[in-house]
Amino acid sequence: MKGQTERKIFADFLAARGLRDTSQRELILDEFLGRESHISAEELYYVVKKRDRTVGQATVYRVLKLLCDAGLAREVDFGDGTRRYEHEFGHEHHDHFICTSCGKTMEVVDPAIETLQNALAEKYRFSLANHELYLYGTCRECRGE
Amino acid sequence: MKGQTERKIFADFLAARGLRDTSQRELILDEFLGRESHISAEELYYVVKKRDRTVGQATVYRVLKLLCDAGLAREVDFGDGTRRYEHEFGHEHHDHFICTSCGKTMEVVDPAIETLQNALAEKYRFSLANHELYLYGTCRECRGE
DNA sequence: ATCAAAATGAAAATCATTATCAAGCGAAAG
DNA sequence: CTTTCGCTTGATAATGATTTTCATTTTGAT
Repeated sequence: MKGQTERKIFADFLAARGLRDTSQRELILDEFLGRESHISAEELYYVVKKRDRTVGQATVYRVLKLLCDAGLAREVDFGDGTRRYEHEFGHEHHDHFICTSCGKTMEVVDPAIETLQNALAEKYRFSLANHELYLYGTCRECRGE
Repeated sequence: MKGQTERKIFADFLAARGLRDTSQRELILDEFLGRESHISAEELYYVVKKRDRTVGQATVYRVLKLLCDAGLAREVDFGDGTRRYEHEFGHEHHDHFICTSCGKTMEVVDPAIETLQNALAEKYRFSLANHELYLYGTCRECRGE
């Protein structure tokens, strides 16, 4: 079954912290895993509510925070005022292209850039934990190529 | 006098759009130019109010938007829920280190990274307008080195 | 001077997110 | 069993930054 490893990780994470593995938490994790790309708390709230309309949105926010702590989700911010979440486990680190014309995002990665970032951090005696690179512009389709 | 070029740019920008060059707009621009580093709308509002306590904060928000459109200011977002603004005109593009321990930020730039970003964009047929790179970690001081 | 358009300040509204709180529930202890 | 205690929850209020509204003022061109 899909997402089995992630479910195990989450269960272990909860157990290690003395937290409970509730139906709401499993449902929210399940819906989060069930969709690719980036989802906002509100969007996730709506799809979760389709399966259980009693779930409150505060719980969705709370669980998203837990998923981030558990290393299963990662926060991204495309500057539109809403935080989005993407899968973290089993996904290589990547950066984002954001098309300012159609809003589409594309995941990209360049190992050489990553290497240079580490070198840059070292030069400034800065201990690098993580980074965010957002590349804004227009995609090929929007330019009509 | 300092900031003369910027004032001219702003005046021209306003004229080109048929907007008026008001005392509030000049005052806010002046205070914005008068401080280095990153300032939030609220911080700017307070220093502006010291010189003219009748200015409202809505006006500060409005003028900051104009300054961005005029190419004099640039929005930065360190992920703490507050947008900040930095000087754009006459300042090289740069990226940011953000110390997650003390909150300090450091401006850095690496031409090699910029070059690679452009190559990456080209590879994906993406027309790059601008980018934001945030490097999170801990600074030397916070690590007690 | 006149008049329409633009600008302003105060206050209300919005939007995403967080905090509060009373009620629910589950596991372990008695 | 059943009591207890703490973790969870949903509803709701609160928050904080930003935006909008709106009545009023200012401006610049006629």
